[in-house]
Amino acid sequence: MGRQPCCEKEGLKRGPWTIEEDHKLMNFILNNGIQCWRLVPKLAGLRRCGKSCRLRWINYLRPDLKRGALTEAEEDMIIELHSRLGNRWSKIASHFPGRTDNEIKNYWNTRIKKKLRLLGLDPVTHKPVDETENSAAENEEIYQHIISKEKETDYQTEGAAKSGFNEMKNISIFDVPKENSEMGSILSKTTDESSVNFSAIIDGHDQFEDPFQNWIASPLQWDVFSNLEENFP
DNA sequence: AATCTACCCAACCGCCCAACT
DNA sequence: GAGTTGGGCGGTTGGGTAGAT
Repeated sequence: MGRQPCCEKEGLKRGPWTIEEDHKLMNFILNNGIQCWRLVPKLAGLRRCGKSCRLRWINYLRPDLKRGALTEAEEDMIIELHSRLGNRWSKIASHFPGRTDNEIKNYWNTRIKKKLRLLGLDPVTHKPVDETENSAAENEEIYQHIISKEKETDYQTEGAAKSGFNEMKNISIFDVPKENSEMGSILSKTTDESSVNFSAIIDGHDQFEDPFQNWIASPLQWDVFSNLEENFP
Protein backbone atom coordinates (compact mmCIF):
# COMPACT_ATOMS: atom_id res chain seq x y z
CA MET A 1 0.00 0.00 0.00
CA GLY A 2 1.57 3.21 -1.18
CA ARG A 3 1.59 6.54 0.43
CA GLN A 4 -1.67 8.41 0.22
CA PRO A 5 -1.68 11.78 -1.52
CA CYS A 6 -1.60 14.79 0.77
CA CYS A 7 -5.05 15.78 -0.46
CA GLU A 8 -7.68 15.02 -3.04
CA LYS A 9 -6.30 16.23 -6.35
CA GLU A 10 -9.62 16.26 -8.14
CA GLY A 11 -11.37 19.60 -8.35
CA LEU A 12 -8.38 21.42 -7.01
CA LYS A 13 -7.19 24.61 -8.62
CA ARG A 14 -3.57 24.86 -9.65
CA GLY A 15 -1.28 27.47 -11.09
CA PRO A 16 -0.83 31.11 -10.14
CA TRP A 17 -2.80 32.45 -7.20
CA THR A 18 -5.37 35.16 -7.75
CA ILE A 19 -5.71 38.21 -5.53
CA GLU A 20 -9.02 36.87 -4.31
CA GLU A 21 -7.40 33.61 -3.24
CA ASP A 22 -4.59 35.49 -1.55
CA HIS A 23 -7.20 37.43 0.35
CA LYS A 24 -9.09 34.40 1.50
CA LEU A 25 -5.93 32.74 2.74
CA MET A 26 -4.54 35.87 4.35
CA ASN A 27 -7.81 36.65 6.06
CA PHE A 28 -8.22 33.12 7.32
CA ILE A 29 -4.75 32.86 8.78
CA LEU A 30 -4.80 36.29 10.37
CA ASN A 31 -8.13 35.47 11.99
CA ASN A 32 -7.51 31.87 12.95
CA GLY A 33 -3.80 31.25 12.91
CA ILE A 34 -2.34 28.04 11.57
CA GLN A 35 -3.28 24.76 13.17
CA CYS A 36 -3.54 22.26 10.35
CA TRP A 37 -2.62 23.10 6.78
CA ARG A 38 -4.74 20.26 5.50
CA LEU A 39 -7.84 21.95 6.85
CA VAL A 40 -6.91 25.47 5.81
CA PRO A 41 -8.20 25.34 2.22
CA LYS A 42 -11.49 23.80 3.31
CA LEU A 43 -12.08 26.27 6.10
CA ALA A 44 -10.86 29.23 4.11
CA GLY A 45 -13.04 28.36 1.14
CA LEU A 46 -10.18 27.67 -1.22
CA ARG A 47 -9.97 24.99 -3.87
CA ARG A 48 -6.29 24.45 -3.21
CA CYS A 49 -4.12 21.80 -1.70
CA GLY A 50 -3.05 22.44 1.89
CA LYS A 51 0.56 22.28 0.84
CA SER A 52 -0.06 24.87 -1.82
CA CYS A 53 -1.61 27.17 0.80
CA ARG A 54 1.35 26.68 3.09
CA LEU A 55 3.78 27.51 0.31
CA ARG A 56 1.86 30.55 -0.75
CA TRP A 57 1.79 31.83 2.81
CA ILE A 58 5.45 31.14 3.55
CA ASN A 59 6.85 32.39 0.28
CA TYR A 60 4.55 35.24 -0.53
CA LEU A 61 1.90 36.32 1.94
CA ARG A 62 3.70 36.24 5.28
CA PRO A 63 3.65 39.82 6.57
CA ASP A 64 7.22 39.71 7.82
CA LEU A 65 8.67 38.94 4.41
CA LYS A 66 11.49 41.17 3.29
CA ARG A 67 11.04 42.25 -0.29
CA GLY A 68 13.41 43.53 -2.89
CA ALA A 69 16.73 42.41 -4.27
CA LEU A 70 19.29 40.77 -2.05
CA THR A 71 22.19 43.00 -1.11
CA GLU A 72 25.81 42.28 -1.84
CA ALA A 73 26.39 41.55 1.84
CA GLU A 74 23.53 39.06 1.83
CA GLU A 75 24.94 37.45 -1.29
CA ASP A 76 28.37 37.07 0.33
CA MET A 77 26.76 35.52 3.36
CA ILE A 78 24.79 33.08 1.22
CA ILE A 79 28.01 31.94 -0.44
CA GLU A 80 29.70 31.56 2.91
CA LEU A 81 26.80 29.63 4.41
CA HIS A 82 26.45 27.46 1.34
CA SER A 83 30.10 26.49 1.55
CA ARG A 84 29.42 25.23 5.07
CA LEU A 85 25.86 23.91 4.81
CA GLY A 86 25.50 22.89 1.17
CA ASN A 87 22.02 22.94 -0.40
CA ARG A 88 20.23 23.15 2.91
CA TRP A 89 18.26 26.17 1.86
CA SER A 90 15.98 26.38 4.84
CA LYS A 91 19.00 26.39 7.15
CA ILE A 92 20.63 29.09 5.06
CA ALA A 93 17.40 31.09 4.93
CA SER A 94 17.13 30.97 8.71
CA HIS A 95 20.09 33.36 8.83
CA PHE A 96 18.15 35.91 6.79
CA PRO A 97 15.05 37.13 8.60
CA GLY A 98 12.30 37.83 6.10
CA ARG A 99 13.87 35.82 3.31
CA THR A 100 12.51 32.47 2.20
CA ASP A 101 14.37 29.30 1.35
CA ASN A 102 12.74 29.37 -2.07
CA GLU A 103 13.97 32.89 -2.70
CA ILE A 104 17.52 32.05 -1.70
CA LYS A 105 17.46 28.83 -3.67
CA ASN A 106 16.28 30.68 -6.77
CA TYR A 107 18.89 33.38 -6.25
CA TRP A 108 21.58 30.77 -5.92
CA ASN A 109 20.53 28.84 -8.99
CA THR A 110 20.07 31.85 -11.25
CA ARG A 111 22.87 34.16 -10.18
CA ILE A 112 25.43 33.03 -7.67
CA LYS A 113 26.03 29.67 -9.32
CA LYS A 114 26.77 31.41 -12.58
CA LYS A 115 29.08 33.93 -10.98
CA LEU A 116 31.08 31.26 -9.18
CA ARG A 117 31.49 29.30 -12.39
CA LEU A 118 32.73 32.37 -14.21
CA LEU A 119 35.21 32.96 -11.43
CA GLY A 120 36.46 29.44 -11.93
CA LEU A 121 34.93 28.08 -8.76
CA ASP A 122 32.88 24.94 -8.43
CA PRO A 123 29.45 25.96 -7.05
CA VAL A 124 29.21 22.67 -5.16
CA THR A 125 32.63 22.47 -3.56
CA HIS A 126 33.51 26.18 -3.73
CA LYS A 127 36.97 25.11 -4.86
CA PRO A 128 38.75 26.18 -8.05
CA VAL A 129 38.08 24.06 -11.11
CA ASP A 130 40.36 23.65 -14.14
CA GLU A 131 40.39 26.78 -16.17
CA THR A 132 40.26 25.05 -19.50
CA GLU A 133 37.78 27.26 -21.27
CA ASN A 134 38.50 30.75 -20.04
CA SER A 135 41.57 32.34 -18.60
CA ALA A 136 41.27 34.02 -15.22
CA ALA A 137 41.43 37.40 -16.91
CA GLU A 138 38.60 36.49 -19.27
CA ASN A 139 36.52 35.24 -16.37
CA GLU A 140 37.11 38.45 -14.48
CA GLU A 141 36.06 40.47 -17.51
CA ILE A 142 32.83 38.52 -17.89
CA TYR A 143 32.16 38.80 -14.18
CA GLN A 144 32.55 42.57 -14.25
CA HIS A 145 30.18 42.70 -17.20
CA ILE A 146 27.56 40.78 -15.23
CA ILE A 147 28.00 43.08 -12.24
CA SER A 148 27.51 46.20 -14.35
CA LYS A 149 24.42 44.68 -15.97
CA GLU A 150 22.99 43.81 -12.58
CA LYS A 151 23.52 47.35 -11.35
CA GLU A 152 21.60 48.63 -14.36
CA THR A 153 18.79 46.19 -13.64
CA ASP A 154 18.66 47.08 -9.95
CA TYR A 155 18.49 50.75 -10.80
CA GLN A 156 15.64 50.19 -13.20
CA THR A 157 13.75 48.04 -10.74
CA GLU A 158 14.13 50.60 -8.01
CA GLY A 159 12.94 53.34 -10.32
CA ALA A 160 9.89 51.37 -11.33
CA ALA A 161 9.04 50.67 -7.71
CA LYS A 162 9.31 54.30 -6.74
CA SER A 163 7.04 55.36 -9.57
CA GLY A 164 4.27 53.57 -7.71
CA PHE A 165 3.27 51.34 -10.56
CA ASN A 166 3.62 47.66 -10.81
CA GLU A 167 2.94 46.23 -14.18
CA MET A 168 3.47 42.66 -13.16
CA LYS A 169 0.54 40.58 -14.24
CA ASN A 170 0.52 38.54 -11.09
CA ILE A 171 0.31 41.56 -8.83
CA SER A 172 -0.46 40.85 -5.22
CA ILE A 173 -1.56 42.81 -2.22
CA PHE A 174 2.05 43.02 -1.16
CA ASP A 175 3.49 44.26 -4.42
CA VAL A 176 2.74 47.83 -3.53
CA PRO A 177 6.00 49.55 -2.62
CA LYS A 178 6.45 50.32 1.02
CA GLU A 179 7.38 53.90 0.26
CA ASN A 180 3.84 54.56 -0.84
CA SER A 181 2.57 54.01 2.67
CA GLU A 182 3.45 57.63 3.22
CA MET A 183 1.00 58.83 0.63
CA GLY A 184 -1.77 59.49 3.04
CA SER A 185 -3.19 56.00 3.02
CA ILE A 186 -4.14 54.33 6.21
CA LEU A 187 -4.87 50.76 6.94
CA SER A 188 -6.78 50.66 10.15
CA LYS A 189 -8.08 47.74 12.10
CA THR A 190 -11.34 47.69 13.98
CA THR A 191 -10.95 45.48 17.00
CA ASP A 192 -14.34 45.96 18.61
CA GLU A 193 -15.96 43.42 16.33
CA SER A 194 -15.91 39.68 16.61
CA SER A 195 -13.91 39.31 13.46
CA VAL A 196 -10.97 41.34 12.30
CA ASN A 197 -12.15 44.03 10.03
CA PHE A 198 -9.86 46.08 7.88
CA SER A 199 -10.94 49.39 6.53
CA ALA A 200 -8.69 51.36 4.29
CA ILE A 201 -9.12 55.04 3.93
CA ILE A 202 -7.76 56.52 0.77
CA ASP A 203 -7.30 60.26 0.72
CA GLY A 204 -9.76 60.65 3.52
CA HIS A 205 -12.73 58.76 2.12
CA ASP A 206 -13.74 55.19 1.50
CA GLN A 207 -13.48 54.08 -2.08
CA PHE A 208 -15.10 50.70 -1.84
CA GLU A 209 -17.73 49.17 0.31
CA ASP A 210 -15.86 45.90 0.54
CA PRO A 211 -12.96 46.31 2.94
CA PHE A 212 -11.03 43.64 1.11
CA GLN A 213 -11.33 45.51 -2.13
CA ASN A 214 -9.92 48.45 -0.24
CA TRP A 215 -7.13 46.33 1.02
CA ILE A 216 -6.21 45.27 -2.46
CA ALA A 217 -6.46 48.69 -3.96
CA SER A 218 -4.74 50.72 -1.31
CA PRO A 219 -1.09 50.98 -0.44
CA LEU A 220 -0.54 49.39 2.92
CA GLN A 221 0.54 50.95 6.13
CA TRP A 222 3.19 48.33 6.67
CA ASP A 223 3.77 49.15 10.28
CA VAL A 224 0.51 47.39 11.07
CA PHE A 225 2.44 44.16 10.65
CA SER A 226 5.36 45.08 12.85
CA ASN A 227 3.33 44.35 15.94
CA LEU A 228 1.25 41.58 14.52
CA GLU A 229 0.83 39.70 17.75
CA GLU A 230 -0.57 42.76 19.40
CA ASN A 231 -3.01 43.26 16.56
CA PHE A 232 -4.02 39.64 16.29
CA PRO A 233 -3.89 38.07 19.71
C1' DA B 1 7.42 44.32 -36.15
C1' DA B 2 8.15 39.55 -35.55
C1' DT B 3 10.67 35.84 -33.86
C1' DC B 4 14.04 33.68 -31.02
C1' DT B 5 16.62 32.98 -26.82
C1' DA B 6 17.90 33.39 -22.13
C1' DC B 7 16.56 34.39 -17.77
C1' DC B 8 13.71 34.71 -13.61
C1' DC B 9 10.78 32.98 -10.18
C1' DA B 10 6.30 31.13 -8.45
C1' DA B 11 4.50 26.87 -7.96
C1' DC B 12 4.46 21.96 -8.04
C1' DC B 13 6.22 17.26 -7.06
C1' DG B 14 7.96 13.70 -4.49
C1' DC B 15 10.67 12.32 -0.78
C1' DC B 16 11.93 12.39 4.13
C1' DC B 17 11.07 12.70 8.95
C1' DA B 18 8.76 13.26 13.27
C1' DA B 19 4.62 12.64 15.75
C1' DC B 20 0.87 10.02 16.58
C1' DT B 21 -2.11 5.80 16.80
C1' DG C 1 7.27 -2.07 15.98
C1' DA C 2 4.37 -0.98 12.01
C1' DG C 3 1.39 1.97 9.72
C1' DT C 4 -0.51 6.59 8.97
C1' DT C 5 -0.47 11.46 8.67
C1' DG C 6 1.02 16.17 8.18
C1' DG C 7 4.70 19.35 7.73
C1' DG C 8 9.01 20.53 5.80
C1' DC C 9 12.50 20.40 2.36
C1' DG C 10 15.09 20.35 -2.04
C1' DG C 11 14.79 19.64 -6.97
C1' DT C 12 12.47 20.76 -11.00
C1' DT C 13 9.33 22.86 -14.24
C1' DG C 14 6.56 26.02 -16.93
C1' DG C 15 4.94 30.57 -17.93
C1' DG C 16 6.03 35.24 -18.39
C1' DT C 17 9.28 38.80 -19.61
C1' DA C 18 13.23 41.28 -21.45
C1' DG C 19 16.74 41.59 -24.58
C1' DA C 20 18.84 40.18 -28.92
C1' DT C 21 18.52 39.26 -33.72
